[in-house]
Amino acid sequence: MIPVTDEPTLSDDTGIDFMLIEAFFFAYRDFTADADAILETYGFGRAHHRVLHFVNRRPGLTVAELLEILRITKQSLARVLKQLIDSGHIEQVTGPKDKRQRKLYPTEKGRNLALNLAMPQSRRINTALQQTGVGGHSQVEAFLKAMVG
Amino acid sequence: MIPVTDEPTLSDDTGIDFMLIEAFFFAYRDFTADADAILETYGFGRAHHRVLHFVNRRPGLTVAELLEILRITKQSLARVLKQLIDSGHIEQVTGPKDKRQRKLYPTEKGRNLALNLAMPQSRRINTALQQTGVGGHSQVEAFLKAMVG
DNA sequence: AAAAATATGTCAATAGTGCTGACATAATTT
DNA sequence: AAATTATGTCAGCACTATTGACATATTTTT
Repeated sequence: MIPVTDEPTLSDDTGIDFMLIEAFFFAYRDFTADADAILETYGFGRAHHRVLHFVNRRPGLTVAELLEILRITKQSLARVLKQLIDSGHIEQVTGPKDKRQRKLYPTEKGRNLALNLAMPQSRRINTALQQTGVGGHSQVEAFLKAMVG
Repeated sequence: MIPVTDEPTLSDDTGIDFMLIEAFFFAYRDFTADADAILETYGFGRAHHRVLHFVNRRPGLTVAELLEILRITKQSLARVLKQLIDSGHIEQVTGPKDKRQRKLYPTEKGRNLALNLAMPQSRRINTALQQTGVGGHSQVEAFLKAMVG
């Protein structure tokens, strides 16, 4: 792998932190790569992973809520959600109050897969945090949350 | 006395830090969204952004080096690189030592675009870092770099 | 009760970005 | 001279995203 330099760029007078931008890119690239290998054996992609993750995390959430979280369109979601339902990883339950809603729940199978996908990612994060320094977890958490919105 | 821990906030008994996994997802989603709006006005996508970014950061890098950095195939790169060359954002120069090589350089136009794309991302990062706490920059940097590989 | 709005589902068409495999050319190394 | 390397290109395919249109059932508003 070609090392990423810490050198100032030609346009270093811009005050732009190109290094952190790059570090973020590389970190996310490898973070997602962890789960990709597992997903491949199921014929799933990253979209499936994200859907399963959030249904697992927030059981009973509606389709509309899921669309809002993922910021994708209904049509983009439809395919992967259908596959996850057909494969028995996610169940739909008609909303008890509003019968138009379809509340989404992970099955046992779905929870197991979500867990297996999260494990290598969690391991990578923990290993990285151990190399980060005192208070790393809370600082990294604060940073990532502040990046949103 | 209550120990000061740096333990992950767990929402279940799996020992997996789902919260940080999610935070990383949301952070990257919004991080990339910054540039997407600009890219759209050029008819470019994220792939163009990444290519332009690394050519700008490492002027004179070869096609092979770029493929290694991006971890994509030659064919995936070919399309976007051709468009960036045709649009006058990147130039190719035959390698002075090895004439098989095509060394890639950003043009003035390319440097300007790379800068405009980096600005909102850098602003988001800086704003987030300010909310992170003392030593945030070095800790976040250490974490992101430790996530790679 | 009728009309409007909402939640979801589905169809058709398209775009961006990744992949594999095959093959070609020019230049360098063995 | 032969093998290897760096790059380019072609054909085809997969996944994930998009927009727009339309359908159904249900809830809310008028």
